[in-house]
Amino acid sequence: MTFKRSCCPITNALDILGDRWTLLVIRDLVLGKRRYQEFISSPENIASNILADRLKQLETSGLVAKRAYQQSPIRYEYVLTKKGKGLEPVLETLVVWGQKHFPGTMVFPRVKRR
Amino acid sequence: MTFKRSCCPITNALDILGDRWTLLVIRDLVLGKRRYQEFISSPENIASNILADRLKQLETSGLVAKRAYQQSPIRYEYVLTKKGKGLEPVLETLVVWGQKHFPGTMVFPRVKRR
DNA sequence: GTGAGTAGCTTGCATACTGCAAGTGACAAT
DNA sequence: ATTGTCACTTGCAGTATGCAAGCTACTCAC
Repeated sequence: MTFKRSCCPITNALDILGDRWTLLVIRDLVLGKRRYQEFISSPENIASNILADRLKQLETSGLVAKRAYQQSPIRYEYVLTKKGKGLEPVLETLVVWGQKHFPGTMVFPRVKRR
Repeated sequence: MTFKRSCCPITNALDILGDRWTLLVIRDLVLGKRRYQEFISSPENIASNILADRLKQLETSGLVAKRAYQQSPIRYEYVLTKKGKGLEPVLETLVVWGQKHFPGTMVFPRVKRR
């Protein structure tokens, strides 16, 4: 196997996750969000072109799967794959660190479905 | 407290760590590296201006402390603060995820000192 | 059937960030 | 006097970000 920057697992993870938005989209997915408008309405106010770009990248890296939830007009939703769900422990340790060092931060409640 | 993007701990963490290089510098620090040339010689080939910028940012966010290790000519080295060391579990979970999903990746050995 | 609304994007464009290459200043060693 | 080392700094072209607006394909109310 040949790697883009190095054979370090952290480096390869950062080539997918290393920006200010990708992990927030994954956070939303972990919280139960699935649709474009749900991501858009998160408090960080992601721009729609950036969201579209990140969803596309997450799909091609196999962290997220896109599927139609209705036909006519066709509408899509996004869900985490196993690989994507595997990032939950990373988010959890990040939350622990963040809550310790940024007083006043809090976690969002999970979105309820069905 | 008022936050830049939101009161989410992940968001606030990403405002410091959310790019392709910062966590690699922290990885190097965790591995025991301290000097400019040591960071420069990591296999990812960080550009020197980016390294200088990231070290400055890490210092102002209180993750890294800069100190002179000699006078005449004055030379500096960098070490993790407690806040910076607190990121070790995050790196560890990232390594676990990375090794699982990028076959062939490996962790670097710690630098020996003294 | 016209108008308004909704969902999931796409496009244009100015500004900000990234990264390569080269240069700088203060020394130490030969 | 020359070469080398270390810790940066600078110039500049290319890439990414983010705001605003637009687009497509519907549904629903009137």
